[in-house]
Amino acid sequence: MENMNIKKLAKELNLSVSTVSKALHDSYEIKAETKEKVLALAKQLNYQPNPFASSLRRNSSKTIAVVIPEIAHNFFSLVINGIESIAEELKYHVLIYITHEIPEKEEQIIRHLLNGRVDGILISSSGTSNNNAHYHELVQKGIPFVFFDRANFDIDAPRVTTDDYQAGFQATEHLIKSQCKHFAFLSLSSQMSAINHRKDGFLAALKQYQIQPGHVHIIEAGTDETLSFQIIRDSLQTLPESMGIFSSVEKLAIQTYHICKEINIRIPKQLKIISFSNLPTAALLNPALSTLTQPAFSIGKEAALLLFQSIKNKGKIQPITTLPNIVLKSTLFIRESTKM
Amino acid sequence: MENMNIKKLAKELNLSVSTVSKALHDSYEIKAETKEKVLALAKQLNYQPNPFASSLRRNSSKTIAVVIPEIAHNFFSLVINGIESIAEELKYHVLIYITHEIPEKEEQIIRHLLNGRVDGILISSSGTSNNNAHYHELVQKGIPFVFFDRANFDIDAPRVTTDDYQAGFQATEHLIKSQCKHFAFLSLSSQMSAINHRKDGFLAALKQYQIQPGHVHIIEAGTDETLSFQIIRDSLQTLPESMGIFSSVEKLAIQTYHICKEINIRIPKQLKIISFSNLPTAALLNPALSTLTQPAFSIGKEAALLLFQSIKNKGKIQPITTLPNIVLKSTLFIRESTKM
DNA sequence: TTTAATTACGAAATCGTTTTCGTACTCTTC
DNA sequence: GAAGAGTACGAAAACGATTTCGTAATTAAA
Repeated sequence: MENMNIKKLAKELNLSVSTVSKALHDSYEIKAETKEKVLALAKQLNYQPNPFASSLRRNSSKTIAVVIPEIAHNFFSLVINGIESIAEELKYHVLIYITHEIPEKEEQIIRHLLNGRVDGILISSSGTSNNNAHYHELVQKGIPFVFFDRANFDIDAPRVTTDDYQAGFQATEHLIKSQCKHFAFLSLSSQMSAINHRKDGFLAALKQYQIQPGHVHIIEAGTDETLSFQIIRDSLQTLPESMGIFSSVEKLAIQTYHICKEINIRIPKQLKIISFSNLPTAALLNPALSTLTQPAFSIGKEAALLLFQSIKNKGKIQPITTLPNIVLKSTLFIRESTKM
Repeated sequence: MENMNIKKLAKELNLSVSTVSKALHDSYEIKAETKEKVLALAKQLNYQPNPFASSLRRNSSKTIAVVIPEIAHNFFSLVINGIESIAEELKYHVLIYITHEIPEKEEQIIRHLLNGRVDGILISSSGTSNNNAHYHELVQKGIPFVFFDRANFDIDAPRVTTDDYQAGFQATEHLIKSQCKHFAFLSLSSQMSAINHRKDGFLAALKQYQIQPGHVHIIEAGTDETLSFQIIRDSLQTLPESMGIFSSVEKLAIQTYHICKEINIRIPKQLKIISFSNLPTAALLNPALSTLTQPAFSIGKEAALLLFQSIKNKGKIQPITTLPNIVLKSTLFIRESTKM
């Protein structure tokens, strides 16, 4: 009596396995009376179908994977919340994989997922642009996937991103109007789409306002925490006057705050800073941090919706249509850290 | 040629399916030469075993579930990081389920997991103490599970918690020594083990220092955000002098900060506050927040290790030993928010 | 040289579903 | 009342791995 299965259920009911299975799936072949009996006993004996047998036979897992660079990060956990809200509704399961910003790790994870364990994948890429092979394999295997936030623009897959260029432009314009004279872009890596778009917006704004190139700095801090602390500290050691920093990600802004506290740089007096961020404490910081805030929950939701759509359409002939490419808006919150 | 499977592989090699399977599992029955051939072709043709067929036959899924109240929360995402670090090493997959602090949701998730989809479960309970039926069903089905942080102490399952009582005592003692006269405990709900232990520590300290009962307040803010804002705001509207708040969770401390900013209460002058928290910005807040910080990553790691141990021991006769009950220490960081 | 043991493999059952065919049986319809 | 259509079910073949049980062929032991 260890585990209930459809065979025991059938025996108990004096019915065949196939009849029971059909009854459980509400097939038209089975008459109402029988269905009721089956459902009743199934409930009573607490029958739950074996998911693996089912997945094996139907060749679908009711599971999706989310592949992200890190999880202890407000943006990504909010995105997961959004994804989960949709997955839960559609009774899908969510597997989480963390790449720790290591492209090889991402490759390995994606390659593993080629075995059919999941029906689709949501990816925020840690990959460098020169390595797309694993994405191509996904396409070839016909496994649907959707990029969010950090996309790979060489790959034909649906994307959900934010208006990184415009937001970058807007943030930089704000720094310019706050009387900054020198400008620095704090970047994680020069290989990430979203971050590069932010940088492009940054550079475009500076160009439009005719800031001299000598006053423009790009600080590539990298993904290693100790190292990036060091790099930022070094950059701030000899601070030009009226410096404005545009941090491309929250983490680096926080590090900058820590360093400023440590080496006694006053924000916003000596240094102004604005950052992409979903910090719930941005307004409570000392000083309150000006932010560009992405609609993280919605990004997760939209990405999941796109994915489920493409799971549903799988196998069907697709009309030659433009690839879904949803761009959501970030919101600028001006706070004390960029005050004149 | 759509998908590679062991049958095609066998045909290609002029071997039987069983031989190939054994070769892939490095069975002693197969000679080295054959193994090499099999491995080589498997690699070349990019063969990956179907996980569902495998799970069905072996009755194990190489997957664990993590059931948490919420994910957009520094503590829980750090715990997941810890869990993932172990799971990744052991090549296990991690399913995430979020209860949104709704006990019925947790029940439903756990009940669903009885179908064998996972080999084990890590739970931070959202459940109220009067509903244990679903845990009992897990025990009955023989599905290993481990509680972390928020445990259900009526259930005989391994636990990883922190020294909540002592930490609560310590935090409160610190408030007392900071010259507070009135004391409030900010609680989510009176049904959560960890939080109650913190409260017990709080009350014990007040008793030991002979604080009069009239100066002791318990504020139960609940899990709904709008509501808890309201409740806290109401409580702070008529502020007794020298109030010290001990917030049992980070979220409520942040809300308190927002409210103080809104209605102009000065911290630490009019109000001192200390909170359990894993905020990376605690030291950067205005004012810097005194915290009790849990070793979240280690909690995740230890819980995962316990779970994998109990998955491994499953079926074996267990020596009658005491239940694993790991208690990790929180660290007190004294900052400006509790300054005299 | 015979027997026993070892080596290296294959046939087939099995895991628990789902799904494709059959096929009795009843009910129309002309 | 014969043919056709519908109804309600069952037998059996998948799905793709793993594992048990045989068994030839070789080697070792007696």
